[in-house]
Amino acid sequence: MTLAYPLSDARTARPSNALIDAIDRLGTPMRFARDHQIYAQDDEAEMFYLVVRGVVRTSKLTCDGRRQVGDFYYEGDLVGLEPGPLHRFGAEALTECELQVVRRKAVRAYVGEAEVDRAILAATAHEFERLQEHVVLLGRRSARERVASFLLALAQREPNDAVDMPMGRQDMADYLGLTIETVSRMLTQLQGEAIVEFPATRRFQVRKWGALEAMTA
Amino acid sequence: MTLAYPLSDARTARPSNALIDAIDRLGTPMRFARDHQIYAQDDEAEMFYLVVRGVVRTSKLTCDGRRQVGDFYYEGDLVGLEPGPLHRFGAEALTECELQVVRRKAVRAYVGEAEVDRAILAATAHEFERLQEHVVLLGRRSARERVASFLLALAQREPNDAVDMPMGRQDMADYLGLTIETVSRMLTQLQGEAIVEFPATRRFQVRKWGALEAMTA
DNA sequence: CGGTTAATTGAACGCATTCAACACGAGTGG
DNA sequence: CCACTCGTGTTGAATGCGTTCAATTAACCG
Repeated sequence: MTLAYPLSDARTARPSNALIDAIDRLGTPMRFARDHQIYAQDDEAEMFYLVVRGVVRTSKLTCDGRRQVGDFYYEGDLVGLEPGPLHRFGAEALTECELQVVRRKAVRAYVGEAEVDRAILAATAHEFERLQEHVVLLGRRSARERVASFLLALAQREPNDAVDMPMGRQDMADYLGLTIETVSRMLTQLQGEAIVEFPATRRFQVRKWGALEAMTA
Repeated sequence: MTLAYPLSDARTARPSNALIDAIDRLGTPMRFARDHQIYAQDDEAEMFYLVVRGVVRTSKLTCDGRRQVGDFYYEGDLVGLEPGPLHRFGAEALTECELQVVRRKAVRAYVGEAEVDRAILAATAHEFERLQEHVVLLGRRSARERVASFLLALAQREPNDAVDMPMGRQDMADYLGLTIETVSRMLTQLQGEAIVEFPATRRFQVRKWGALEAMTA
């Protein structure tokens, strides 16, 4: 199984080829139906998951029921590589998806301890930066800016054509620290200003890149 | 130079002894005056910094002047171990402080690549979890809850006596994604309910641990 | 003791939330 | 083909939490 891996994409967890190769070789493919759990929050982290098809969402539920979405993972992204022994965020299949799953130990045995550590560290680096950026987003940006930068990030993954959003408004809201209503309002607002255009509720196209980038800054 | 390292403290970056030892042995002590820069955001990450005395703050400034504080680091904590090649947050001396500084390369040469990777990975794990927790705090908690959990975290570092807060209200606000006024109001509110008590503006004592913990949950 | 910065308090505003109603789309069955 | 339903998304009106702006007080330091 040879994986088509989008090398041009710099936003997501960037795994080393050695790690990808090992997962590719040693792992087993698994399917998950929409909204099914891949691992639970506070589970032990003993696997690596490579997204082969579909989209994965990580999230954390507070004890009083509020939810925070950690991030979204697309084809070619590695999921579940938190450096700690436990998954502090759970992972679910946002869409039906196919993952290549492998035990961490198996990878260690195959390519060696040192190699794996280096690879994880490299891959973790991008996770770390995304997390840092998320903190700034949640701590210091308005609803309008949050939604704008979310759309921009999505659009930058495939800058050519119309972008389709696999996640619903609730997932967006829980990622951005907002409510669905606010997200919806901001979307119509941005569309009203012809910055983006929505031919369907889950599909959009950027019209004014400059305007979006200006809000993200 | 032998460092007195508070082993009881589980909240901060937990560096492996090998890494600490190497920094201790190979590093040079440096002093930083209050508010002086240790490294700038987007600097290359080529050093490790061990806090020997004082408190360090990491922060990020958006281009339009808003500031987000990343975290605070105390005696025994490691600063600057982001896994990526660049520091996405800068670091400043919150108080006058003394750091043990060492080139990453020197540590690598001394204890070996593999050893360092493993140590960084372990230390990074705690940073990672703090970051994840910060995301939940900023995304899904009210001002009252944010302030409460901040006080609780501080108090848990030295649970016996009165706690002193090295940071000012602005630093708290920028860490919690709030304004100084809101922070101040929440503090007086919590004091009004006899949950905490402030004998001085930068010193407090927890009166009702249960109440604090209930808001953090 | 002034002089300066940090912190608190007050009042008005505004952004995001809440609660509620409505619109839309997809799927199902008559 | 239409009617019906359910889930999802949008819109409206009212509320409220946190901010903003301004004034006051408290702490710090010569």
